[in-house]
Amino acid sequence: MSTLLVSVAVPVPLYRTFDYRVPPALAPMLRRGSRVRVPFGRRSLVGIVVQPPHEGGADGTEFRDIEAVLDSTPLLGAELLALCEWAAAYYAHPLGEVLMAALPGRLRQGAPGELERRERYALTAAGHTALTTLPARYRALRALLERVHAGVCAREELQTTAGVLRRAVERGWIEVQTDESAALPGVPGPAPTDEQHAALAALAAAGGRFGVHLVEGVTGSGKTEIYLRRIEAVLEAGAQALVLAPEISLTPQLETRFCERLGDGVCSFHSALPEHEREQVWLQARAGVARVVIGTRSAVWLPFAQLGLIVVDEEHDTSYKQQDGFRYSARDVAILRAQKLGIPVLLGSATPSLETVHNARTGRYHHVRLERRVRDTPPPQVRVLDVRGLPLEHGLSPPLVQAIDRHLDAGGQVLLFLNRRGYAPVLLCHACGWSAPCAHCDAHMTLHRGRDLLICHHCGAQQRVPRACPSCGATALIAVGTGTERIEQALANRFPQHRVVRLDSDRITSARALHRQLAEIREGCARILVGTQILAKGHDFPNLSLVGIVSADQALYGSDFRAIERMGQLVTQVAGRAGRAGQPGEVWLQTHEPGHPLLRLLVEQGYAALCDALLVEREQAGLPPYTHLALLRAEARAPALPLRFLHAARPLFTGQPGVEVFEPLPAGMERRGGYTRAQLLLRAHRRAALQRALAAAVPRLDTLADARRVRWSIDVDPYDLM
DNA sequence: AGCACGCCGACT
DNA sequence: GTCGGCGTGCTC
Repeated sequence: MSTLLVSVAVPVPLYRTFDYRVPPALAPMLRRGSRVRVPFGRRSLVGIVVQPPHEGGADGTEFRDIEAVLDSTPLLGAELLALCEWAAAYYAHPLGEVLMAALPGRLRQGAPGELERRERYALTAAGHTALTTLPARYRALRALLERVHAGVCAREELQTTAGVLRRAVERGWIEVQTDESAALPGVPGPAPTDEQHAALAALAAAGGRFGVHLVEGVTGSGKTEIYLRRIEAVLEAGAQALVLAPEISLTPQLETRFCERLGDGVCSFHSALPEHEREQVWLQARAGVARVVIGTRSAVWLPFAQLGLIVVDEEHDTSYKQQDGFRYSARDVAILRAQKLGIPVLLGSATPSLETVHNARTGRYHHVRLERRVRDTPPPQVRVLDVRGLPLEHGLSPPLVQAIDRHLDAGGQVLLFLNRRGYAPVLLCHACGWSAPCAHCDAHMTLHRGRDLLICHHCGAQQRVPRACPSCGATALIAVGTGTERIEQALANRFPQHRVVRLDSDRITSARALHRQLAEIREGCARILVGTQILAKGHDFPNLSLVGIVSADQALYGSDFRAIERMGQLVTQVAGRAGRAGQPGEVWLQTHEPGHPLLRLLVEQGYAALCDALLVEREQAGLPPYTHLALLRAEARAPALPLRFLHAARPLFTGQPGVEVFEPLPAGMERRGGYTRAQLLLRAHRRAALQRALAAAVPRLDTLADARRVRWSIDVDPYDLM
């Protein structure tokens, strides 16, 4: 006897789908991508149909009935569903969880997806007259007209009833504009430079077909203009565009610029957006109303009706990789999505990742270069400052302090870059050697002097700074090493006549705070800037003449295989901030390893030369992009469990052809947040072999005895091996 | 992941 | 004699 069944993916960490009976009458409504409510154990879950009604169930398995069909037309289109299926397989992650990651919260919980009509209201000429002639007793009508007159245009802000609104419209005082009639045209952009013109011609020649185009352009070379022009072409053809950016909430100017140029229909999508708005953007993308969406990595899952182009700005940025749960790379998903859709992708960066550089060199990606800065500022001169033997005061050497002095005197702005928050990374007892260890991690707590706290940057644990050593009682506690807070203080003391502004995640907690600080800096009130990564990202300081990189040493000694690549990107990005109109900036880089060959290469020949050398190293070491890696991570409170689990897991992978399985090892920082961590590294020369191995082995991991006693996860194409 | 079932310790 | 600890098993 056979029944009519649908296969449903439910949001549980299980590597399979579940079949449910459907009444024949409902079958026509159920298609791939439809949401259904289904009984699951003792619960009721929202799932997605991945196999439409089909005959089955002759083998005696018991089936349950679906509880409800939630969508009359599938919420997820065929394209997005297929993309999620690919990602689930590629990242070895349960399909149900991948699908739910692609849905905004309320739709995930089964709410109907209703696109609100975005109506705008405007006063007509008659409305303006009525505003002055309408007798005072028509209070509600008056209030409405006044609101509209004041520029309110969203329905919920009118604060009026439907009846009052209808009367105003019927009398011809208020005009309702729908999305289409309200669409604001954009304004034309500046004429492209010769270089931009050539780049645009190359991109146009490649057409609307699939192709990955690396747009490599130094800071200020006008990459955004290239994106805008290509997007304009896509919009003209009636299609939509997706722009991925690393941290949109920190770069509202990108959105502003896109809105100005492209007019209405530009939306942004990121986690800082209220849930309701995220949902509306999701639905607008699906309806084709959102013509351009600028978003962070999760925007790669938006259900575009007619996507014509994807732009990945700052493609080397690590925030494209989700670092927990479903560990995907939005850049890589974007490329695959474009490939399946047959549309182009633009990868933009001044410092492309080695993977991308490699793909460009081997001809898999097209390569477009922008070498001149639009404002024609000459590239900065980077000089290595050998600090060996020099007296360092709060991390700063005398020559650097003198340079700062000189640039301040000359009226310039100065930026000190250091990728370490806090006052000092270690608080040390000079009497007994106690060094403020974190109780939960294999790490020292960082001294934050301003807040009088010791904070662990790995787990967040905090305590007051002890006045005496907790171990021996001595009061000889000394701050060892330098963080941004210490530099800020040292410079404030040394240059009391100048304002010092520190920018790091301790001080910048919101987009507004950042905006305020940046505005202050741009207006020139703050002459000395101290900060971390935040400063390396796309902000323009027109008066900046000196950049000091306080230390390049961490990266040089770092064990992480991407440390030098990241240093090269950071140094190049930070250095790119220097230089006033027509005047080259100066960049000073302090180091104890002035002879380090890769550092020399970077400062003498630039980022591209560093990439050459790093690619040779990676090839010799058998590391990406020449091989493909996956990491099975495990952690547990019990110290012995993770390694025991990985040893048990290892045989599941060793039988797979074409995959090298290393010995399980403790993680770089073995203890973190009270958990002991370990990992098993897999390496393959061919991506397909790695995929096959993961597909065969990962679903069997939960059959292992320790599987429920550890937290395990798979990281495909891990960003770091720590 | 939930959620229940099940078998051993300190409480009313 | 029960409340509750988390080990183990299952989810169409």
